[in-house]
Amino acid sequence: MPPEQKAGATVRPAVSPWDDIAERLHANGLRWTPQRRTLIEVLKEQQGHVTASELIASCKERDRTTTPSTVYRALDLLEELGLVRHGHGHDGREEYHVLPDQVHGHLYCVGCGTTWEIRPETGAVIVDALAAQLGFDVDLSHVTISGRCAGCHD
Amino acid sequence: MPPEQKAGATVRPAVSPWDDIAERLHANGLRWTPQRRTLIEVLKEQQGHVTASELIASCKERDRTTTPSTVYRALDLLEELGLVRHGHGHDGREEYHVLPDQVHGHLYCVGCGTTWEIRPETGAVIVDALAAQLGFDVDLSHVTISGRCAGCHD
DNA sequence: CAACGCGTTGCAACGACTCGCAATAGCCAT
DNA sequence: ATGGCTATTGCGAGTCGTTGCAACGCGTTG
Repeated sequence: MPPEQKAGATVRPAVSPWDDIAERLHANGLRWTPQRRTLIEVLKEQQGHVTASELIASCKERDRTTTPSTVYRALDLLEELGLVRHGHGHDGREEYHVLPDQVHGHLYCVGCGTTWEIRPETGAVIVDALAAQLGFDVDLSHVTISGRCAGCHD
Repeated sequence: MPPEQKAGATVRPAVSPWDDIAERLHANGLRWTPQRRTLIEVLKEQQGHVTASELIASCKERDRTTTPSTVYRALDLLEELGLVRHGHGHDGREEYHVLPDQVHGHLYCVGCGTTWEIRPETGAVIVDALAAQLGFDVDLSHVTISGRCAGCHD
């Protein structure tokens, strides 16, 4: 007896992108496991950036038997499905963010340690420059660019 | 009998930036140790990018007693002195390059795995864009930007 | 509803990097 | 030369992330 929620009269068609994951996994011969369910519950309530270890910690709160390698592998999978994106912070650690947000880049100030988001317009300049001059299709969301913010110049 | 090379008639004033390290260390109350000497010998013959573990391996070839933590600390020090620069590759691992080279950024193609250098002119566009729009002073050499090169578009 | 195949998990080991701490050893002074 | 101050080293422990492998269990088939 599948939960045919989509038939509910007042249910909006704007389902969260998470809602049909089970089906999407199935469609590819993949499985809907409790571990993945846990991770997705955690991801649903995330916003902004999260490090992998934060995610692992949150999963452990819900399921004490969570193991890191499983989470990492599940995240890889979700990334392939386009549901999350991972990048590296200024120190090389992994950071994830949920996709529904606008794709954006990050700026890290080595002076004050603040992380800034690169607005789409600004990002576009960078993407366009590399595209025009090298034919390179940049994935801005993957990196954190370092430097000094306006308030931290020498 | 100090090697007063600078007095040699035909010796150029263009000494390698490595030559006066011992003095520069001294000037800051730091010490000229065999471990640092080993690392610098290794660095001297490097060109392009090197990962920290490659450097450690090379140091071990010269001195089997080399310890990783010492190399990492020495590299930090040399970076403060402006002799090397470190950044993070697409996978977050550390990469070093010797400074005398033009400061440049890196591009990593997730399609073919190639790393490309961002030419200064191209880099300037990026740096200028962030400077103009956000007052942010970018250190392009620290990051590897990911994406797809011209030959690897879907 | 029991058997089965293969996608997944958990574990253990490993590699990259960091950090605290006690012992070592540069470098200057005597 | 000798001694001492303290920068540095080496080690051990710890974190983050990856990978190989054997056991497990999801989802399907008969």
